Amino acid sequence: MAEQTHVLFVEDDDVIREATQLALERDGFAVTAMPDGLSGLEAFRADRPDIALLDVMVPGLDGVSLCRRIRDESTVPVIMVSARADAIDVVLGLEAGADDYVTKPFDGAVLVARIRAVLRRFGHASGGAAGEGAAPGEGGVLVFGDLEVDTEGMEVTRSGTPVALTPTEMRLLLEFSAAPGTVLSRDKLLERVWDYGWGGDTRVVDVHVQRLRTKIGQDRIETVRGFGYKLKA
Amino acid sequence: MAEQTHVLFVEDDDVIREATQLALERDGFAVTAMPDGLSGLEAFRADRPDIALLDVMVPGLDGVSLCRRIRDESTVPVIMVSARADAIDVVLGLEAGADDYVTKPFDGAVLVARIRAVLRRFGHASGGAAGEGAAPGEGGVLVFGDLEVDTEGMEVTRSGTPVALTPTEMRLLLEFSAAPGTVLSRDKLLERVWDYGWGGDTRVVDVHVQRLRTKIGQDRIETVRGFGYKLKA
DNA sequence: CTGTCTCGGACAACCCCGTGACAACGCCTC
DNA sequence: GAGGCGTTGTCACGGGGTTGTCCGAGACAG
Repeated sequence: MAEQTHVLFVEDDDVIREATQLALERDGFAVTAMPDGLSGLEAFRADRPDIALLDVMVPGLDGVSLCRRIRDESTVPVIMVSARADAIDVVLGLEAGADDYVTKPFDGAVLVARIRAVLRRFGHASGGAAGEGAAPGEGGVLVFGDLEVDTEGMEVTRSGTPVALTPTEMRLLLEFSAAPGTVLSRDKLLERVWDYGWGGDTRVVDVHVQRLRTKIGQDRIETVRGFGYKLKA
Repeated sequence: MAEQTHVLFVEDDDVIREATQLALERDGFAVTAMPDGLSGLEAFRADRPDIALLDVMVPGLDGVSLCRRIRDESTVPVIMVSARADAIDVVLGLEAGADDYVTKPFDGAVLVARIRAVLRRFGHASGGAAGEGAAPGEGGVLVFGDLEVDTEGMEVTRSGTPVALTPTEMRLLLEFSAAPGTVLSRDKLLERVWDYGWGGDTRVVDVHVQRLRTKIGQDRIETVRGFGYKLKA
């Protein structure tokens, strides 16, 4: 955790680009955001990011072509972002060498979880060997011991049996899942799980963490006195 | 789910072949792709796949003939792929013993669904006995339990009886069918079912989901409180 | 031992979703 | 062009789950 993971993000929509950039930076990533394919390629060459997020539809040089260009000169993981779920986009993206894809509009926590998952496959965060070759986008199921979090189906199972979570509990668990092992302060959780800018009572976090604990198991979420909570990896 | 289903794919167009191969592998299939009929037959004998996807127009040995050869020595399910929807191709393919028929350009999700449907008929996924012999070529049908969605004929049947859907309901159901088990948020549905950019009232989704429910069955579409809806797989 | 922090239960307000009704719109028929 | 029909988007209302707050007991560090 000492050094930041560098993310290149190419997206033409100003609102989405800046919002996502902020969201990623809040999650500890260093982000270079570019509005079109050509500047994206330049930035890639200049910055050498650890992972690239490319929108399929961007002016200048479209995401798929950009993905190919990046693949030609590097093996960094690439995640494609598409406005439509059309399989043709997905296929083209994967054909161009992408490792995963996400459809807009996406949830911030889910996106981060995907990024982490892809990086993990490439051996960035965990000690696993690189180039495992696992199929990309494996259904978005994150596994923590006997706990499984399905980020697409929004389902959680504990040792096989389904667990019913409320929306807030689910968002909370998604945040924890996006950064397993990392301590998340109450303020940070308030910003992300609850709509940002609050200033209210941080006790809300305590209550919901406790409620979440009773459902997924007491020892799953660890409390770090004076700092916050973290999900045991 | 432990062991992969082996798919043989014969297709001469490089782009389509590789793209589809990646798409299928992404969905958990093991794929052997061949560019012509002869190598396809060889690969079939060597690999003994669980299902074969054959393009009608391939050099060397055309798909229809290849299908017959395969039928001569095996009962594995076969799906024909054709650039044209010409009835003559369909008839020829089905006569040769094909079990289903897909026209290019095809949607990746639809193709996967077809493969799964055919395999199910042959008892691969469910515990049913093999070789059921259900009528082949039931065009473009996605099957979810007793619900069948014909993506080509835009028809829906519920346990055999046809269901009359309005255009909006059909588009909605298609979106759900394209990603069964995945939660689709109201925003996402608004962007896709209703034309892009709205910002209006998301209640429209609620109403139409409810209307769809009354027609295809109440428990088919699950509501995930705080997130959206999803189609039960 | 003491102050700070966290846990746990309870409660009332709130929000989200389902439901029925209604008016506007487009399309086809006459 | 007029009429009828099916479809669609909006609205209001109600119920039930969810949420945020409060307070007291317990745990931890200095």
